[in-house]
Amino acid sequence: MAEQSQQRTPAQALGAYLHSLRTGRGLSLREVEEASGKAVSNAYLSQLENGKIAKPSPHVLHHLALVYDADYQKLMARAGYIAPDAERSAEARHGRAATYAIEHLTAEEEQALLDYLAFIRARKGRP
Amino acid sequence: MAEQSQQRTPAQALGAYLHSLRTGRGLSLREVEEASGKAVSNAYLSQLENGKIAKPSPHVLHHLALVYDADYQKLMARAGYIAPDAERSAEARHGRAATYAIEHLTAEEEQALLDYLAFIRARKGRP
DNA sequence: GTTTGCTGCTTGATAAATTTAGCGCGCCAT
DNA sequence: ATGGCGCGCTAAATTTATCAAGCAGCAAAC
Repeated sequence: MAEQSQQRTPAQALGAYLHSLRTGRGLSLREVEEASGKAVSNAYLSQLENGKIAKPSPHVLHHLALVYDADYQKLMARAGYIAPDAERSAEARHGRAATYAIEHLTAEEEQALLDYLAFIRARKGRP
Repeated sequence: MAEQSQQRTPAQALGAYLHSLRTGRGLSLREVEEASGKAVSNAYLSQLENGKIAKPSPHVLHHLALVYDADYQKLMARAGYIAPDAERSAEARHGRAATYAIEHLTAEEEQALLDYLAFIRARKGRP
């Protein structure tokens, strides 16, 4: 007991979700294995649902998403992978004022600058 | 001979793409390693570009997408992860931040680029 | 010339994902 | 009973991604 403090790992959240998806459709582990075209073994599914796998490969998740007719991105998110568009977080930090101008470019300008940069770097020594 | 229809594996397609992205920005393997905050080793990148890795983790792809300012979903697709049809958005956006190459400039380069930017903008009458 | 410092690359080692084989349980029909 | 049959689960084995270290090659500097 007293395992409460054990914060639910994303793996467990995913497991619970997968479990509900499967049972909700009245499928057995082996049925899912079949339905996925043997792409996912029943044993692995079990571990998955019990939160014992930290990072299932997207292939697996994709197959399961198909079988369950669930949203692939949602599964990915629950698996702890990057959220579909929450990726705009990034590490855009660094605050040189001049760079601001450089950050706001049209596609054309950006390409032109990259080309030019490649040019001057090729001409001189590497920084 | 015997080389003929060596169907390009998704890994190789991804590798070629990553390679073009990197060289297109004039970055070395180690520079990318740095740019990713050590998230991806240069050794791994090499294997990746040479199509030796079948299923790179999305984390890696995400990091590279940030470094190259490429579309994460597109990379995923090229890595063979999601069905081509599932990639709906894919390109529209452009409000992106600058690429690593453009973010990490020497003072010299930055000045040169800013000058050049001013030049092309003046030329085209851009705001 | 040799040293330095890059480049891309290959090679083990390690940890983790995934599979194969098998266990124990309950259920239904002999 | 009792022999199957399907269930969920698990231990061991295999495969794979990933990294740290080190290689040879090349360019520029000393």
